[in-house]
Amino acid sequence: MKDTKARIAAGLERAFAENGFSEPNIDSLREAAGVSLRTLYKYMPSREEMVLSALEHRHRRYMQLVFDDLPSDGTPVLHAVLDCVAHWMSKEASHGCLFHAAVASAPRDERLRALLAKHKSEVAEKASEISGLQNRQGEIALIVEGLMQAWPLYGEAATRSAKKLCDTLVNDAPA
Amino acid sequence: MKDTKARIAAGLERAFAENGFSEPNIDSLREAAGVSLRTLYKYMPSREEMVLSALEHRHRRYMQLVFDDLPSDGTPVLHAVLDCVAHWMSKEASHGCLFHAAVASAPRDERLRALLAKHKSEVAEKASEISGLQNRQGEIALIVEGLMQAWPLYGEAATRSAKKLCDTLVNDAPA
DNA sequence: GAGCAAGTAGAACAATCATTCTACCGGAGA
DNA sequence: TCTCCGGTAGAATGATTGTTCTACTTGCTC
Repeated sequence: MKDTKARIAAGLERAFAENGFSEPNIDSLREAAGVSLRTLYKYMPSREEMVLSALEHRHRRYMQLVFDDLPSDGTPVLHAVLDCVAHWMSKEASHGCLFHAAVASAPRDERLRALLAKHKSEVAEKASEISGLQNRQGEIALIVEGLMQAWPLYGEAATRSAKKLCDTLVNDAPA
Repeated sequence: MKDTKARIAAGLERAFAENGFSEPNIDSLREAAGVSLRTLYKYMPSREEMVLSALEHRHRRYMQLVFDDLPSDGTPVLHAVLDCVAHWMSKEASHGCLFHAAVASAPRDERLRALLAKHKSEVAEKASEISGLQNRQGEIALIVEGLMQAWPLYGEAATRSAKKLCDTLVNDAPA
């Protein structure tokens, strides 16, 4: 069943987000997935596969939570995006970006690096597109990256800094 | 001898930077340190200690390469710092910030988190101090974090984006 | 009711891991 | 010359790892 695999992926995502990619062994992953060892291996035939599935699941969830139903009141759209990112950090990623963490734990793994690149490029493209600042995609990506990395260190202060940077960017004459 | 320990730490730092914190086993760390197993354990009685020593060694080296002998010609000091950071990334940290990688591989380890916080706060303080923008320390920290995280993805384009953000920050009226 | 698909529970396996231990070596100081 | 000191080389150990396998249980469909 597809929803079995999705349920497993959701549990794995949570386990990796809480404990990183090195610590949890197969048995704790199995427990987090809420499934037997045999079923776990049926859908994800190796630990590597478990990591990839968890990240794919997370990507879908991230795009949804950060970019779907942004408030359509007066607030600048980039501020709303940054608020969603900060909310995501506080609720789901208090240790930092899970994609970077995955690559950091296995820097040689090409499939992981490809997944990271795909995730980040989709985020950057969407953020610059909905803000109407396509010609500033690099700077926007850098602010989002900075926020996600700085949030575990500085909390809401990082959000305020990110918003200030966005403001100076918007006020600035287009390059 | 002290230089034995420093030599070991240097080798370990290189091994962790190249292969992450999960992959290398004790024997490959021993080889990278260029020392016997017994000596390795004499100076660093556990793997955890090896990680900590490698990071402390790296902190010293980072501060030196990024903040010592900045060029005193006309270039804006923040640009020079960002160039040094970019140079550091290309030469030493092509997989990303080693401190974040260490915490990502063991997000529960309090000693690692403390070391990360100390490292980042010293960097942010120094960068804002030498640029004379102490009241913008949060934004500067975020730009540096963004650059270090974005560099492995976008290379020199990330450096250009970071510099642009710095320019808008400097041109902006102080908050 | 037989048979099948999809699941649980957990033992067994070989490999690898971090750590400890024994045995040996070269040089410097008394 | 003797004797530590600081080092090398590598075997031994016990725990843990990812993965596979066997045996059993449900629920659904002909």
